[in-house]
Amino acid sequence: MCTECDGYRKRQQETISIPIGQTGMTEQQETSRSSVISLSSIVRLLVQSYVACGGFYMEAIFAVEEKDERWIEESFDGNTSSPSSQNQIADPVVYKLVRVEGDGRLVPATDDEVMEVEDLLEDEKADLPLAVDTGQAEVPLRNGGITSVGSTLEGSEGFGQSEKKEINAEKLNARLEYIGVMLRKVKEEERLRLSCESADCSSDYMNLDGKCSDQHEKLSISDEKLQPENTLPEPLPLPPTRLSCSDANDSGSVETCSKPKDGSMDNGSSAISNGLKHEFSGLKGDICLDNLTTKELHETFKATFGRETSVKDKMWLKRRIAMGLTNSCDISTTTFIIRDKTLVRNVEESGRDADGSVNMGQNVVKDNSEESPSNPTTQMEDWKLVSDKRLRKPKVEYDCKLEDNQTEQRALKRVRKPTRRYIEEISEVEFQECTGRTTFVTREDSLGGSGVQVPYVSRVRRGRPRKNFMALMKFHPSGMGVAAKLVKKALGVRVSRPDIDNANRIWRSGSNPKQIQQPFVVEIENERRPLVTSTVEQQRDVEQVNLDSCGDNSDDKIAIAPTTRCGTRRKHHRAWTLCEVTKLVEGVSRYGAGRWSEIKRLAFASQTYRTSVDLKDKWRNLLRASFAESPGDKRMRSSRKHASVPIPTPILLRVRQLAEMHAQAVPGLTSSNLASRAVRNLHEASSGYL
DNA sequence: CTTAGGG
DNA sequence: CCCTAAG
Repeated sequence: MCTECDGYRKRQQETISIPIGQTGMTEQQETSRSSVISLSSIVRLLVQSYVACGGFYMEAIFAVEEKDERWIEESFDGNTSSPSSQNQIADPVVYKLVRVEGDGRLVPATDDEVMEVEDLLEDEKADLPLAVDTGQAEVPLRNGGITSVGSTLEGSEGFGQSEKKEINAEKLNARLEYIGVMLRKVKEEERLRLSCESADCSSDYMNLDGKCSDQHEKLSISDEKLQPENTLPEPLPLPPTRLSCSDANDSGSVETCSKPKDGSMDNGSSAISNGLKHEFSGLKGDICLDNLTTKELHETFKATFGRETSVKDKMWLKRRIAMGLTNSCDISTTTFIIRDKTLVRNVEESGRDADGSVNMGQNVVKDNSEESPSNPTTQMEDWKLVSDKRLRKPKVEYDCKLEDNQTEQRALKRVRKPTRRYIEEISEVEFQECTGRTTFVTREDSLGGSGVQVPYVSRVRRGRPRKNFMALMKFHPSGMGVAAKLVKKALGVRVSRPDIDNANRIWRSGSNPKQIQQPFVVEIENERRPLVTSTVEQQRDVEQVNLDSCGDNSDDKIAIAPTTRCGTRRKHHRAWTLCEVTKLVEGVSRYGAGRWSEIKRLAFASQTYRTSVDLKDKWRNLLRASFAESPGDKRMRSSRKHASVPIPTPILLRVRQLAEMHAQAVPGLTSSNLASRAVRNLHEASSGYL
């Protein structure tokens, strides 16, 4: 065995004897304590020691105090240092409750802790776990070792005098055997784990304080999640698992996802998709979740948590995985590069190191999960996000310097916190994990005090309930069909068109004519608009539409109609006309991109169906188009399937011009792309291509 | 309510 | 175009 193991073993042994002298109490006080032993502490102690020593079993698991106030160490190798001739022992078993600290120290328990476990041993009626035959030689807690406790106690005449003590001893015995069984399980797992590793001795141990040898970086992460089903009160302090694809050194490595030095891996993410199929062991590399496809994320998720997920939301997946890998809930960034079980983050300003070398490392903030997160406002999401996010396939060549350049040109984006859907799914998952099954949760809906049970819908409407909900319910008092769907709709869940139509019909054919005066109209023209509109408002809308300056839109052409041109169209889609696009471009040039409400108000006053969000979306598309579909890009153009109203090049040029004026980041394009395109386009323009 | 950004 | 978080 390696010296470190031995050294540790020695240390452990020393530690065992520590509680005797370090309890901070007088020996009188110690002996006056009731007979309490912390089983969980013993388990932990044993497991930790076992793990720490890589197969060595702790010799002493607990201490016995004699009447003469000497401590005896009971050993599990069958030998006992307990003098059997001590017949003067009156209170032979005085156990001390100790807590095992992360670094392996034993700390005397507080009174509260004592209280917690007191009933463990003092409840006479407690069910004792079945003793299991643990006769195998390698089983840490052999019967011999355990019974030695009993025999020691019973064998000495002094013990027999106290029945109670005997009972306690028996109970203890059984419990210790139980512990032995648990330990065997642990050992099995440990053996499995170790068998995956190199035979290198140095890898075969693990310190209690969580530090580990380099070899242990290969430990499977999933192990951490699959802790011995159960019995351990707390997870063992496993070493930080390291997943570096670069052979970067630990001293503040600069690269976040560098090209591996050996050719063994094409890139980090392919390594992930392959290597993570089942576990992370053996993988060296930063995990760049940003590059992964949904499928890969699913695989990663499974590898991380040992179960499948049907969640498609990439952000959710990334966050969840990141949480799993970093063992932290603090995933406030939108960039997911994980190294050393920490999320690597990037801060905007790049600087130079003390040695003068360009240092991206300064930008990389390692956020220890233990520590509070650094100020979010100083954080930028990582440069990888924009540059690679839309390239579904990871780059084979990944050059930090390139990325560095791109960083500078990229506009700072908002960092969004996890969506509510994400949060709720998390809790849902946790709920499932607790109960083991999913139940259909309903809640008593408070809408209008109706007290109906509705399926629990995550996105609950905030604020006051819909005024007209009760009125609607009158027409469908029993059926949850339409009503429930409308509730859902009110709560933000999409409802199919027929349902809405149905609801309106039901409403209008209602038997209570009075309520029709205050109609409950489900807006069918544009569902983003409020569900409840007044007839007055509607009338106004119609009037406005009739004033449409472009003249090519009339409100009666509601979006549901299939277009003559291209068959079925998206339900609520209204194609942008050239006129509108022009107005939009004009508006942006006049008021600036981002001032969508202003543009909407001033330039799109008549287009009630265009919201400011629509304008924003359209502008985004225009930006994309203007840069992606430059005249030279035949490939791009031909790949376009439905060339619906191609936007005239001059307009696109104008868009690009505006974008560049406003230094707008172009979605889906890297800045290097952008730059080269700009140059090329300039060239083409000057050569009269346009 | 408006804006930004993911999908 | 939809959804939702951030202001």
